[in-house]
Amino acid sequence: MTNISRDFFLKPTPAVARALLGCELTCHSTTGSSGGIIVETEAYLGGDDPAAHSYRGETPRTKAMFGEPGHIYVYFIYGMHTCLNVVTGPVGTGHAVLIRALEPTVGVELMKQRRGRTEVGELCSGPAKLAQALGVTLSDNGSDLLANSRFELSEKSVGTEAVVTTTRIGIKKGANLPLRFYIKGSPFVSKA
DNA sequence: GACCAGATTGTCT
DNA sequence: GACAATCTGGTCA
Repeated sequence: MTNISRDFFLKPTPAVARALLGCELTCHSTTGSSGGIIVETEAYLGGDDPAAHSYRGETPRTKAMFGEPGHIYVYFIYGMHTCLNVVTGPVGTGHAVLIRALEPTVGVELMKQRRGRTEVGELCSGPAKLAQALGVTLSDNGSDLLANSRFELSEKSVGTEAVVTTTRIGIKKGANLPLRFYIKGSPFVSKA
């Protein structure tokens, strides 16, 4: 069950990104359940962050990013990929945390099927990969993570010594900010 | 093992 | 019309 309160997402966005590490995210669908432990995240700081989609203000595309904290923001990129974010901060700030990688624990077979791959390490080791593995699509954009039978999030803490902070990946602007967090030594992160 | 280019489409300038 | 918070497969060393 989801055991996280709305307040969890009202902390400073980098703190939320950090706190999400170790939490277990599960997604239910008609074909079964799938999910895993969050091992890598990135923080995006809305209007203060040139790399964030919300930097230039709200548009139809980024509407969900400006919504209620704890909701989901799904975006489509590079013509063929979708990525999963969790909205943070007060309504209207445009903050979000990008889920970059999971350690598969639930529905591994289902995820292998969706991804067309058999190596567990290739199922969720990247933002577009995990979205595909969990069956998350644009129709999930704007869903409430806390009040939705489709998603579950269970809080689990991780020792500070197990968390590594680095710069973000795959972006052009603001790439030097230390807003990426991952679990040290995990073989499931997108990049060591 | 490391690096490079292609795929493919919604969104904003 | 150009770009984008990516992934995959190919080439070369």
